[in-house]
Amino acid sequence: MNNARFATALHILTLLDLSKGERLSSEMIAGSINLNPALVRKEISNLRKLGFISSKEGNGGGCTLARQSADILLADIYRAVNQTPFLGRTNTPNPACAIGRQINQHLDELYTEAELALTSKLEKSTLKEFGEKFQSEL
Amino acid sequence: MNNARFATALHILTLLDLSKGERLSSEMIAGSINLNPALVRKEISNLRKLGFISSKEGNGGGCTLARQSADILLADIYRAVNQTPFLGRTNTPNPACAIGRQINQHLDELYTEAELALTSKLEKSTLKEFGEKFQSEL
DNA sequence: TTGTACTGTAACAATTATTATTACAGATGA
DNA sequence: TCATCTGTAATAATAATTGTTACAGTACAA
Repeated sequence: MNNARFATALHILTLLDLSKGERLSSEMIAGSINLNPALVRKEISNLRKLGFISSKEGNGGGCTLARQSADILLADIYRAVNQTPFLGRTNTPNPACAIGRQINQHLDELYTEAELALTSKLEKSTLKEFGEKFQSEL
Repeated sequence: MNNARFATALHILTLLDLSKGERLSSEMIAGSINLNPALVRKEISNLRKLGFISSKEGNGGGCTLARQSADILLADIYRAVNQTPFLGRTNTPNPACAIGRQINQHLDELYTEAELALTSKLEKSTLKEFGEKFQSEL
């Protein structure tokens, strides 16, 4: 990936974690991220479908964490926002070339291994731990 | 990253490795990758500046590997084509928010750690080993 | 039961990143 | 001096990402 979705999702979830159960509106969250509320709602919608967040419509609505932050791994968040392999697309090589014909298979293997190395790392920290890095400067 | 540059660079270098020192033209390489020769030359230019490839202009020109493939780590190639951190951009959050003010620092740390996990993995294989996966089906 | 404050979502526009194309000066060898 | 190749720039086309606007629907509260 090369977008800001991971940062956005982690920002949203961190805010919700640190709000200690208080409902936050998408507008308030958008204000903190400095992003359009509709985009935030789009990411919230994704995170809600995946069970990270529960939200409530209507007056006084907003969203809260649906799971304990100690049970949410950063790897979970990574997977929530990443569809495409991060090492990038493979090529569409020339099948008439012996190398071209074989390379995508080997690239795919490599991408899989590399992505595993990455997620293993992200498997080791939780949203709770990430949130604890923040100093409450009020 | 989310582009095909890693795949392109690895494809180029693999071809050069398996050509056993024979000069290859950018057109020939482009044919295997199924990519525009000018784009291939651009990547070759990058790889040349970084010392992976040496090339020769003029009639009969082309390029060859400048280093032993056993000494080229996949991590070297990754670094050659990746400027931007793969976990994506950070946000430009609202400095008026306590969380927003701090998050980029924590994101950067996380990105650095995660990228390290990835490159450590790529540090473990060489271009030579990658090339050995290919069966010479002539 | 009506107003207000939200979510959820779609449609669309704008922006940015990536990839592709074309062109051509300069190098090199036959 | 011709053909073949690199190196590079300028530019166009395409694709991905981000931003905007709009509005139906939900929920609470007066």
